[in-house]
Amino acid sequence: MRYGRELLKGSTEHLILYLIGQEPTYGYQLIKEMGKRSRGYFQFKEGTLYPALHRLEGEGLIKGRWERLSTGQERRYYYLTELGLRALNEKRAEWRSFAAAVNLIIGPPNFTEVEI
Amino acid sequence: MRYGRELLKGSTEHLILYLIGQEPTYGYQLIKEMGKRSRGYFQFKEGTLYPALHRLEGEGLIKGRWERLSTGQERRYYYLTELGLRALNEKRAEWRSFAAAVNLIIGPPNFTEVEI
DNA sequence: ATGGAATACCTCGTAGTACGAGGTATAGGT
DNA sequence: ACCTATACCTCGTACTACGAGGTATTCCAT
Repeated sequence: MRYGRELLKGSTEHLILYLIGQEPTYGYQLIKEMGKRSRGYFQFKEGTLYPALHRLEGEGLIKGRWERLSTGQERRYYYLTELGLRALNEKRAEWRSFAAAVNLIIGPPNFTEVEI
Repeated sequence: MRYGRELLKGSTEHLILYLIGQEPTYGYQLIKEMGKRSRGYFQFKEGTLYPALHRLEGEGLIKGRWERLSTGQERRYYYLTELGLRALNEKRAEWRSFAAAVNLIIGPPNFTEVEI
């Protein structure tokens, strides 16, 4: 079941911060990783991801650094900052209480029937 | 924990359809009911709710009808249409798989520690 | 009687964001 | 030589939450 575009708003930054917090990563890999971990559900678009990364860096939540591979390729690796870690924890708490509130309204999910 | 404004996008219509599906309701009551059922978490704003109701009616998912009380007050009651019921089921499935996918990324919620 | 709160509806402008479509450049395989 | 994958980027459009503003009625306490 494909999600509506609006549903992702408000979770994009959370998810990005989480993955970068797990391990410094670069944009292209983030897209792949997001797809892999969600079993293909999330397919982040470049027009979504790169502006989000720039936004997060502008807010000081992540810090980017260009790194050159032995092949000569360049990648921009992002690192979670101290500020970013705090933001991540907030977004995590926000998400949990939001999801809990939605489930209060529509009834809790029956996990066995959830199909991504 | 207050939620970020963007987080609600994509869930508003779902929640509204759900409540109207439970019982025909009018705008003002929807706001109260949403607050009550979510234990005060959701406080729908009029600038959010009324445009959403008009949107849903425009899409044929709900049908509004003015009803006059014995006091003379007027209310616009909304009823879920056949089309609306189908949309509700879709949005319900969408939400569940979306929430499941997010939890795949960030780790499942530990319900005992969720605090709205 | 008068004033204020609650009920009940509405609209407009702003801000924020996903994403399609477009672009650049390099590496590696056929 | 060509195609795919890797890797980055930007711009314009569409959509939506919500603050701020507005209208009208009912009900209650002063």
